Formats: sequence, structure tokens, C-alpha cells
Amino acid sequence: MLSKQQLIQYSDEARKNYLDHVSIDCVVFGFHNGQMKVLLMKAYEEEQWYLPGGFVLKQEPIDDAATRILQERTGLNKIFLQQFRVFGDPDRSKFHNDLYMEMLPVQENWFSGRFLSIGYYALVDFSGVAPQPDEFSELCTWRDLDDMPGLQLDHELIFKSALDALRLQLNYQPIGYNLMPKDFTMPELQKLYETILDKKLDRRNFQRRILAFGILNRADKPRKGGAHKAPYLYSFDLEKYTNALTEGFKGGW
Amino acid sequence: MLSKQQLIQYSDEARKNYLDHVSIDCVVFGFHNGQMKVLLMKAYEEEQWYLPGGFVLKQEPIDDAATRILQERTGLNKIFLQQFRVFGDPDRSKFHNDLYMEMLPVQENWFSGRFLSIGYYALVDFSGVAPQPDEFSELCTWRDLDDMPGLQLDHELIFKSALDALRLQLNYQPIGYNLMPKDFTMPELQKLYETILDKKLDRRNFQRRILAFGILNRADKPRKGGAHKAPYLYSFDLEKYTNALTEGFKGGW
DNA sequence: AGTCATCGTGTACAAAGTACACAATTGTAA
DNA sequence: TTACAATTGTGTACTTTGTACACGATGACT
Repeated sequence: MLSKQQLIQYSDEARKNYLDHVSIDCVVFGFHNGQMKVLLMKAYEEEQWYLPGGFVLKQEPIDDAATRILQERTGLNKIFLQQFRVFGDPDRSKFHNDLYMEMLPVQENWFSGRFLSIGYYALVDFSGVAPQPDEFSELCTWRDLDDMPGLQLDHELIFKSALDALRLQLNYQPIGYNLMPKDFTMPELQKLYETILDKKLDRRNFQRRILAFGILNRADKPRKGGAHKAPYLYSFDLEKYTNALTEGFKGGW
Repeated sequence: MLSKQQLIQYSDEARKNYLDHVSIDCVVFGFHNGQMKVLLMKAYEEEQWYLPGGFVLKQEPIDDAATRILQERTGLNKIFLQQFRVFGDPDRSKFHNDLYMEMLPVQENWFSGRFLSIGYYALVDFSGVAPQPDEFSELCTWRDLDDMPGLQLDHELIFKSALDALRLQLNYQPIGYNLMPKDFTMPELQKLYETILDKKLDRRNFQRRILAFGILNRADKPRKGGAHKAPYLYSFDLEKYTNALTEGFKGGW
């Protein structure tokens, strides 16, 4: 929660720079140790967590705005971003509207108005991210998908919609390049799919299907050092991968 | 194009009632005589056509806004609507910005600002629509998909994106209830799919596949009066149809 | 009654998806 | 050093789905 002083200052800056009534919220997925993670933020003195988000500069394309917002949070500058839906309930930011209402008159108060939020989801390489809280947040950290705290406003809905959109994407586009490290084993990739889909897949059939996409290269040497049989290492063939991204897989019709 | 007088009046009203910086554009699909149609508008004294659209009332959910806008254009009040993307290029409404810039100072001029547009596509029963121009448009009519005029602003892009989204929907949701009349023959439904997909389908395989969805009821009596063998009539089983809409078809994974 | 376009239906083959088992490798514990 | 447990790589039979294709039936028109 902002102090009155902060609110005044922020409102002033925001009204000068940002497009009114529009915000962006990002659901940032990462993958580490066989666990799907989401980047969440927490403000001082507030219980609820929230999604990293921000506003759109007056002359900024919205995709650029999302990229900028995530750069500030993660330090990454090449991010896979996908717009997936607008959240436009007039009461969706009621919590903030009420919270700051009495501090500052409506006309000067940036948070008193209605905000539509454009939802983006992002897929990022966990190990490359250095989460950074912004000036008003206490924490910015990864949270396990199966250990999510309560979320502010409609961020729970936004998060769930993002997960649905991601699952849908799985059906007609490859996923993984943005989430996996450069080299990985087939079981590791399978784990990613299983986490996203929240169900077990058959090891052999998974491998065949993934390989049939023709977007993987297998390294000559298997990885050593594990406690079991050494698995082969794979990496994405970037050219074929991006091609599959734009072309899309089979359709159905 | 609006006169200065109209512009002043409209701007005044708009600033009072609508959310700034946000607009809605609708791609309305209809189907008639084996042709896919889109509802388009044309202004007086302008060459370019445009999509029916409008703005969001200050306290109105965005889906309601889209519904309201389409009610005014079509007279329909139960419309299948699907939000599919936001168009947020800062220059997307440059044409209008420039057009009205000199008439009225920026601060009073509703059309001088930047607008993000939320794209919706709609599927409607052609025969139930009575297209109505609004106060500023000369025409509001159906146009064949393969005889589209030039479109204003980025409406060409919006239209194409809608078509893509519709094609995608075909892969995991049933389509037709909102586009076909109550009773229809299998070849008629096939024509709809062929038009959307822009390719020929095999008659027999199409029938089997559609029937396998289990969302159709066949009438006892075939339709009489045609010049050939009387085809059976089908209708959608609304319960199973809506169920399939929410459940979705097979997934892939 | 014959012709023609269209409609309904079934069958054989190919491709994709699913279920399932065995042998090889590696570190660890006996 | 050897047996063991866990994990990896690979192949085969079966089922389901998708595709290609042909025939007989119907109804208006002549």
C-alpha cells in the first residue's frame, strides 16, 4: 500500500506518462527442478500477492509495454510474450479504487479510475531471471504452481486464464524453447509437459511424438554423472522451432 | 466524415459517457446462400469501409459493450460473441486523428487521442439480422467474404485476425448453431465449413465426423421440393452443443 | 420412361494414437 | 566385486482416427 505522499507523486507521474484506463498484467511462467513456477509480487503491509504489471506509455505499442514491464521485473530482454485476453469487468479494480479513494480526490488519483487489463503470459528461462521488486513491492519471487498464495483483485482469474491459454497453445505450437535450458534430457522435457497439463504421459509415446515434430537435435554424448543410466541431451533446433511456431502443427480440419 | 458541428457534439457526449482510449471493433459473420458474409459500414463521403464498432460506457463490462454495439447494428439480442485480441498500435487510428485534428483542439476532440481496440467476432443468423446504419454512416450491409472492399485504419488486420481466430475455434469447438437456420441439410452445413476453411471437404467423411460429435438431431422427414433427391434435415441439439462449447473437443494431449 | 444432379451409405487402406515389455547403463549397498 | 534398484533407450501389436473412393436411390424435368 502506498503512502499518501507516494500516491500523490505516483499519480502525478502516471497521468503525465501513461495511457489512462489501461493496464497490463503478466503471468510469467518458469520451470525449475521439475516444478512449474510463476513470478509473483507482494506489497508491503498487504497479505495478498499480485501479478507483475504496469501501464502503457502514451505512445507505446502494447506489446512493447509488456516487454518493458517484464524487463524491469526479470532483467531479461528477449521474452516470449503472448497476449491472451482483456479483463474488463468495471469492478475489477474496486479494491484499489476503494483503498486509495480517501487519500486523494478522484481527479488527481491515478488509482481511482477504472482499468481494463490486458493479460499477457510469458515463458522464460528460469535460470536467467533475477526477480526484482519495484519501488512499491516488498517481494518479487517465484512461486510453485501448486503452492500459490491468494491473489489480489481478479489476478486469480487472470492466472487461471493464462494457464488455459498455455494449455491450448500446446496443441498447435511447440513449447519449451523459452522454458528449458539450452540442453536438456527427454525426461526433463516430458516433465514440463506433464506439469503444464497436470497429468502423466507415457514415456515412450511422448518421446516419439515430440521427435516427430522434428524440432529437436540430439547431442552425440549423453549426460554423465546422474545416478542412473546416462540420458541423451537434446536441444531445440531454433530454425525449425520458430518455423513450427509460425506454421503451427496439424489443425484438425 | 463528421462535420465540425457533429464532431463537437459527439466529442462532448462521448467524453461524458465513454471510457477514453478504448474502443471495440466487431467482425460479424453471417452465412447465406452458401456464402460467408461480413457486416460492414461505410460513412458518407468516404471511400473506405469499416467494421461496426463503438466505445465502452464508463461503468459497462466490455462484453456488454460489444453486445450493445451489435444490437444497435443488427437488431439481434442474443449474439455469439468472442473476444479475440487487442489491437494496440499507437498509430492505428492515425487516419482519424489527422482527419479531425484541425477541426477541434485536442483536449475537446474525442478522435484526437489514441485508441486501443478490443476485437470481437460474432456469429449470427443472417436471416435474423436487419442491418442498420448509425447516425454517421451511409451504409451498413453484408459483404461477401470474397468480395471485400478496402477497409479503414487497421480494420483489414482486425478482420483477418478474426478469421484466423474463427478457424482456430473450428478445431476445438462446434460451430454452426449461431450461423445456420434452425433446420438445415448436411450439404449446407458442409458448405459453411468449406467457406470458413476456404477448402473443399469430402462429403462422406465430413458427415461422419460431424455426426461423431453427437450434437445433431436428424428430423424424421427429409426436405421436399428441391430439384433432386430429398436431403435429410438436421438441427443442433442445443444442450449437447453448449456442452461441447464449454467442454471442447479432443485436445491433442 | 429416361436423364441428370444430388443424396445416403459402406468399405478398404493409411496414419496417428495407445498400451505395453525388455534390455542396457549407472551409482549404491552388500 | 557383485547384486540391486532406479532410470534410460527402444520396438511391436493393437486401436482409433483420418482419407480415398464407388455404388445405388431419389426426385424434378423432359
